[in-house]
Amino acid sequence: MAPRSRRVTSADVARDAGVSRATVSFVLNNTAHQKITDATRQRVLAAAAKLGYAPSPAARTLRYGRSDVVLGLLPDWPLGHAVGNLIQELTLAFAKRNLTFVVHSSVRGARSLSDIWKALTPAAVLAFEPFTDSDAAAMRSAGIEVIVALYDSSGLGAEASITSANAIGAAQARHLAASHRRLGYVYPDDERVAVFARPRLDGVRSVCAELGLPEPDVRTIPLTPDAAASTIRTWLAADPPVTGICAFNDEFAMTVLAGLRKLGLEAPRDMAVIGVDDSPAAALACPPLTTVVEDLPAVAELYADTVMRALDGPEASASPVEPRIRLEVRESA
Amino acid sequence: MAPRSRRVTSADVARDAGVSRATVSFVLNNTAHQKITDATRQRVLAAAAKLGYAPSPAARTLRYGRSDVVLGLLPDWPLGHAVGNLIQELTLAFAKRNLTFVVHSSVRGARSLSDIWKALTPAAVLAFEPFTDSDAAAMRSAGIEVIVALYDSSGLGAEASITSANAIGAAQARHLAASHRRLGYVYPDDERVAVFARPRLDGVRSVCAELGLPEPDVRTIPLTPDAAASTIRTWLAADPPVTGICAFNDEFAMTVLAGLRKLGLEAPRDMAVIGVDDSPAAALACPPLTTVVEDLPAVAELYADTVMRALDGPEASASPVEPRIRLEVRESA
DNA sequence: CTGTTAGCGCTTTCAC
DNA sequence: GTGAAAGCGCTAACAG
Repeated sequence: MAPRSRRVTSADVARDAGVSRATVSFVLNNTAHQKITDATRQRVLAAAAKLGYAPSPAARTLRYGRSDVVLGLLPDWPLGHAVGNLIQELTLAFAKRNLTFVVHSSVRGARSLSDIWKALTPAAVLAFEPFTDSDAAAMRSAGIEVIVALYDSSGLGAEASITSANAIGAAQARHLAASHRRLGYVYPDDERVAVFARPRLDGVRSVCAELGLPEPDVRTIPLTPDAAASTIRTWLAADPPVTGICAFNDEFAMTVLAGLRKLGLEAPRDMAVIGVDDSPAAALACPPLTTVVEDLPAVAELYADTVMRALDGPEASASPVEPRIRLEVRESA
Repeated sequence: MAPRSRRVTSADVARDAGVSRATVSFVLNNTAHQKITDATRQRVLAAAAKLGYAPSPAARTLRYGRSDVVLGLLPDWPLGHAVGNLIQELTLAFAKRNLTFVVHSSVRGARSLSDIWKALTPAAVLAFEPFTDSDAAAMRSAGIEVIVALYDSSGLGAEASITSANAIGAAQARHLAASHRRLGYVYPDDERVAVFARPRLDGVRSVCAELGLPEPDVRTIPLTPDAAASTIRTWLAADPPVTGICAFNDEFAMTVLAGLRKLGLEAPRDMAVIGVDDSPAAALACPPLTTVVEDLPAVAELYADTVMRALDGPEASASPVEPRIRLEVRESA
């Protein structure tokens, strides 16, 4: 048996099943025009299976002018559990809507955005960072219908800001404000996550203002216990002392915890700490970390709906639900 | 300005620049046939920019019969830092080879494999789990040239097993064997990660055999301190006691650490623990966790090379380097 | 260098 | 239900 190099096409199936190519197309796409006998349908399916027929996405896309791929563009920052879970939820949410969600990580040094158009024809692009104007324009003319920037930081090139990331910071602050007069904020030392960090900090700020508390004392630290320890000393030496700490995420919160241990201090007795994400490590920290957790499935549904609305027009489901935020209260705060 | 709905095609560019379509194609693809004046080249590029031309990947793929997309198929298990980093390294490694790496998470309930062919025409698929025979056959006939199963667990449908995952377990065991006579293994309670867990455990087993130590005492536990505590009690009550623990990854190692704290015990005094992955939390654990770290960039290079070899034939670079494994020794072991 | 032409595989008319 | 034919946008091959 010499290997057959040619692709199995829908015409082959039609020939084998003894039907027209149109019929094959109808069967394979479950066209509403249900004028097809069950017998022919079976014949077509059998032929397709026998020949090992697989449709050509490229041809399909070329014909339709649009694929059913949604491209998620991941920024350059480290991918932890939070993004991982979000990706899975987005995959699920888009699958429900008959869209295939794939992710590309825009690592520095990797292909530029424009190179990606050469490879993929997504129906929509879902990005975690705003695009530059020229990128956005390029996508538009590439026939990509929607561009959704999840976390609008500056309005720059962003189509829609559909997350209230500052609700996270607000939840942290509100919880701490019950027993602490002066709050501190651990800001990440990685500028790449500023799209997340800034709104979270803003949330803390506005709650402080609302409750008549002084401005939060913001410190940028790396993920090292030593750096945390020296910041903790500064905080506790202030007057009044800073004793309620909101961290950008669980990792930075755990850094503070490690800093406290280093100084022989203890949470929440000497200082209360609260993280974000409820990563697996949070429950195992010492002491177990109180943390803010987003309703990722709901967030994913919201994003998917936004994309659908952009693709199909406003007739898509309204789903105006604001994803809820929950506090997982453990021992650290 | 009425919005122009039609796509800008290469023919438009040719018309605007006053050149033939072939010339446009040559310019845009930097064809080796360098018979093109710099003047015409500039004219073409200017026209393309002016019109906002973007090539159609679908048409390109249809023409060539193959795209330059490599699809990474992520299994269903939780995505942590380890996978996240690997994805980024793979993106980089494939980009260097002019391939676009995208990832699809095969969440349960999401689209089936066969649905993905409807959306994407990858040149290659890189999976973390073996395919079923029928899936593999389907991919072949869909024109996808390579199917690489990273972690071959059963030989089922796997083309190549290019990782020595058991080297990880071996490194753990060797380190502990220096000061512990009896080793234990924390096996994950999630069967989905068995592709990783089994070879790691095998590595521990073979080192024990090699050094004349008794078989490791394997326990499957969930990620809760209580479960860890009761297992720890059993281990310490054994005769001889089990005092050197290899964990499947950092999270399970941290669970053991939490269990020890719960019992008022301490690592490494009462029991030594060693993890895998060097996740950010490992350095912040209490005590800081000793862990095994893989050389992810090298692993990614290896995978990318494997794919290239499958795509281009054996003329691709040999790169027989086995990625090195390193021990990050902290305090827990 | 230019112009033309064919064809990748699919869907969708438009007759029959 | 069938068959033929057009066209999505791109590339490559061929005569000029």
